[in-house]
Amino acid sequence: MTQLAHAGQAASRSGDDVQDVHQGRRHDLAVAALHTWSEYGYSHVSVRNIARRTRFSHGMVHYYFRSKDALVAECVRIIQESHIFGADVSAAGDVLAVSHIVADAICDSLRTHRRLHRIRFDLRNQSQFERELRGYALEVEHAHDVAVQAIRRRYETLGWTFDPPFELLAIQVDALRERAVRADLLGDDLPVAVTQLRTDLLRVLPG
Amino acid sequence: MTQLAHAGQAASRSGDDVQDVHQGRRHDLAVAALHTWSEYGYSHVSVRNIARRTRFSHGMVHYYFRSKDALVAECVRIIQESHIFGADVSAAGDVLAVSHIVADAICDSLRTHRRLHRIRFDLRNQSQFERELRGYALEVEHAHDVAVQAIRRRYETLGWTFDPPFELLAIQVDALRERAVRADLLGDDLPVAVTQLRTDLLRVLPG
Amino acid sequence: MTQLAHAGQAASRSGDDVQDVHQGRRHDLAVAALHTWSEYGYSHVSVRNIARRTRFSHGMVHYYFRSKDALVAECVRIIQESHIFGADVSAAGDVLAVSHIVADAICDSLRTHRRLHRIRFDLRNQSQFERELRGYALEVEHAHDVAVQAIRRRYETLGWTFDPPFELLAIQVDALRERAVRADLLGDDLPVAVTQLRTDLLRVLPG
Amino acid sequence: MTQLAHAGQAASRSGDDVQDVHQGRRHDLAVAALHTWSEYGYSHVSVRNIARRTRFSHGMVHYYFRSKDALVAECVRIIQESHIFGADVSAAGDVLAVSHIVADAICDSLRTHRRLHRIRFDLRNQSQFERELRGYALEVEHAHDVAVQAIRRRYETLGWTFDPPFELLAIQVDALRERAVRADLLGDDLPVAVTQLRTDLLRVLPG
DNA sequence: CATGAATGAGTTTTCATTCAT
DNA sequence: TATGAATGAAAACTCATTCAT
Repeated sequence: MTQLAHAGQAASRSGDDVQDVHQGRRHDLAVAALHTWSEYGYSHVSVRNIARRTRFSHGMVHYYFRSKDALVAECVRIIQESHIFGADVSAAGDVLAVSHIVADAICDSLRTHRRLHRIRFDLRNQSQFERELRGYALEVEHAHDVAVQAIRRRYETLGWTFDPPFELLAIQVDALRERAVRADLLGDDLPVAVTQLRTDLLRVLPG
Repeated sequence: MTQLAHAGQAASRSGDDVQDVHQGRRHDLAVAALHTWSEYGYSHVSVRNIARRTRFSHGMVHYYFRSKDALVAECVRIIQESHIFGADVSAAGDVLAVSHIVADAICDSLRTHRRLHRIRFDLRNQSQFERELRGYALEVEHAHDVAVQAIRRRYETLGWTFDPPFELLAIQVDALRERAVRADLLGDDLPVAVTQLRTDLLRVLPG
Repeated sequence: MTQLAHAGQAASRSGDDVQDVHQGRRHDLAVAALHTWSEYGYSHVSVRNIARRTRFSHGMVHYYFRSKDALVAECVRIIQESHIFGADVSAAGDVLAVSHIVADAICDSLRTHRRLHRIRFDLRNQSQFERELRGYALEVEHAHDVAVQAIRRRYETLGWTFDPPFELLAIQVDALRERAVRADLLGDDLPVAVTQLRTDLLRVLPG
Repeated sequence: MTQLAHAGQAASRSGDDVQDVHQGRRHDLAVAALHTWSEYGYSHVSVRNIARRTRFSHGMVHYYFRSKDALVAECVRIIQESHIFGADVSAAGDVLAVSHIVADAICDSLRTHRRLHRIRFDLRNQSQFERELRGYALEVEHAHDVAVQAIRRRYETLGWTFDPPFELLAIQVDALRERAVRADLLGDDLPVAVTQLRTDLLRVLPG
C-alpha cells in the first residue's frame, strides 16, 4: 500500500487546514479508488466498492466528487504525479549506461507502482469504448511520451541514431511492460516477471 | 457488417435444415454481440444491448444461449474461425518475401476484421479482471501464438536467426497492431493507420 | 419409478389407437410432472423442467395440456387413481386386526407411493395460497376422507366407539404420515422412518 | 396489522436514534414481507411484491436487506420473538388446569398471530424443497419443541404419565392447530375454527 | 402431431445519483 | 461536513404461453 501513500497529510499544519483536510480526503478516496480499480478493473469500480475500503460512507464519495467521472480525474492526477514513467538518465555517460538506467527504472517502477501501471493499461483500453475516459487516457499517454522523449534525447545526445525509428522501440518497450503487468495479475510471480522483463529490455535497448 | 457475415445461410439442404437454421440464428446473435462488443466494450455487452441490435427480444437471446457465458463462448469461436492471425508464408522464397507477406496479411486482416482484433485486445485486458474470461482469452492468445510460430519457422527455414529473440519481435509486431486498432477507434483514419502500420512493420521485420 | 408406472399403454391394441396414444402421452407427461413436483416442490414445477425429463419437447406439454393448470389436473387424477389411502379392512375379524391392517397399509403406501404422498401435502399447503389449486386439493382430501370413513365404519361395526372422536384420531394418523414423509426428504432414512411410523400408529390406533 | 406491530418505534432516546430508525425500517419491511408471505405463500414473496406493499421502491428493500435470504432471516427472527408457542403453565395446580391453559394459549396465539402460524407451516413445507430454508425451518421447529417440552414437564411434575407417549400427543395438537390455520384461509370463519379447535384440544389433552 | 421460435413479464441483484437532515 | 435513505435503471436469468410450420 506504500506505493499509493497519502501525500496530502503533511499539509495539516498551516492555517487554512480546511482546504487541506478537504484535499486530503479527496486524495484518500482516490487512493481507495485506485486500489479497487487495479484489483477489479474499471468496470467494477463502483462508488460503494470504494467507500467500503475507506472509513467513509458512500455518500461521502459523492460529496467530494461530483460524479464518478470527477473521481477518475483525481485518480489520473495521482497517476501523473507518481512519475511512473521517469528515468533519470542525465548522469549516464554512454549509451549502455542509459539503457541500464532505463531498464532498472522501468523494473523498479513496476515493482513499486504495479497497480498504477495496470490501471494505465486498463484505462487506455477502456478509453476506446467510453468517451468520457478519452481525455484522461490521453493525458496519461502524454505523460508517458514526455518521459520517453527525454530518454530519446539523451540517447541522441550521446550519439546514438535509431533505425528502426525510436518510436517503434518505445512501443516495444511499452509492450514488454504490459506483458509483465499482465503476467503479474494472471498468477505468475511478479519478481520472476520483472527479472524476465529486465533481461528482455536489455536485449532490445541500445548498447 | 460484411466482415462478420453470416456463415450458416447455406443451410438449404434438406432434412436437417432445422439444426442449420438454429445454428444460423445463434451465429447471427453472436455476430450482433460481436458488434456490440467491438463498439462498446465487453462491460457493455449485455443481453439486452445485443437484443436491441436485432429484431428480437432479449428473451430470444436467452433462448439461444443458456447464459451470457455461452454467448461469449460462441463469440470466441467465431473469432477463432476467422483466422485473423494467419499469413500464408509457405510460398515465400526469401526472408524479405516472408516479411512482405506477413505485413500485408496483418494489414489486410486489420482492414477486414478490425472489430475482431479490437475485441481480442479488449478480451485480453478484461480477462485480467474477470475470471470467467481467462479461458477464452488464453484460447485466442494460443491461436495467435500458433500462427506466429508458423511464421517463425519459415524465417528460420530460410536461414534467418533472430537476435534479439523472435519472441520479442512478435511482441513488438503485436503492439503495433494494437496501436493501429486503437488509432482507428480514437478517431484517426483507419486507412491511414493501416498504411502507417505497414511501413512500421517492414521496418521491424527481417530483411 | 415403478410406483408411477404408465397405466395407459395396454390400450394400444384396439382400433381407436389414436385416442389411446393421446391419453398415453398425457399420462407420461403427467408422470414426469409428478416426479418433478415431488422432488422440487410445486413452485419449481415448470413446463420446461418437466419436458426435460421426457423425450418430448416443451411445446408438447402445451400441446397436450392447455395450460399448467390442466397438467396439475391430470396429476391429481393420477393421485386419485393410485388409491394411496386405501386399506382393505373388510376381512378383519376384530378391532386389533383392523388396526394392524391400517398401519400396514399406510406404511406400504408410504413405501411405494412416497412421491404421491409428498405431493399431496405440498398441494394441500400451496392450495392455501394459490386459488386455482383449491379444487384439486379438496378432491384429494375428499379421497382421503372417503377411505378414512370406510375404516371408521369397520371399527364401529366391530363394536368400537371412539372417544375422543374418530376424526381427531384420523388427524393424528395423518400427521404421523406427514412426519414420515418429511423425514424422508430431509435426509432421514425412509425405512427407519416407516418402521417408526408403524410403531407409532399401533400406539394410537384402537386395540 | 396489530399482530405484527412495529417494535422499534420507541426509538426517541437521543444519539443512537439513527440505528433505531434503521432497525425500525428493517422491521417494517420484514413485517410487510410477513404479510405478503402469509397471504401469497413463500414462492410469491418477491422483493418487488414486498415493496409494492410499502410506499417504497424495490431498491429500498435491497438497501435494507443485502439479499432475499437476509430478509427471510429477519422474518424468522420476528417469528421467534413473537413466542407464538408459549403457554405459561407454571401456575397451574392440576393436570386439568394445565390443559386449559394450553388450549387457551394455543387459541389466543392463533387469533393474534394466525399469519405467523401460517408462515410457520408454509416454511416447514417449503423447506423440504428449498435448501436455503432448512436452517430457518429447523430454528422455528426447535422453538416449538422447547415450548412443548416445558408443558410436558409441567404435566409430569403434576403426576401425569403419557401413554401413548407425549410426543404423539404433541404431534396431534400441532396437527389440530394446522387444521385451524388452513380452515381460516380456506374461507371458514376464523372464530368458528378456533372455537372448534378449543373443543378438540380439550378432548385430546389430559384431564 | 409435434416442434421449437419468440415474447414479455417475472425473478434477484447492483449501482450511480439525489437529497433531506 | 457527512450520512445514509431512497430511487430507478440496468444487469443476468427463468418461465408460461402463443404460434407458425
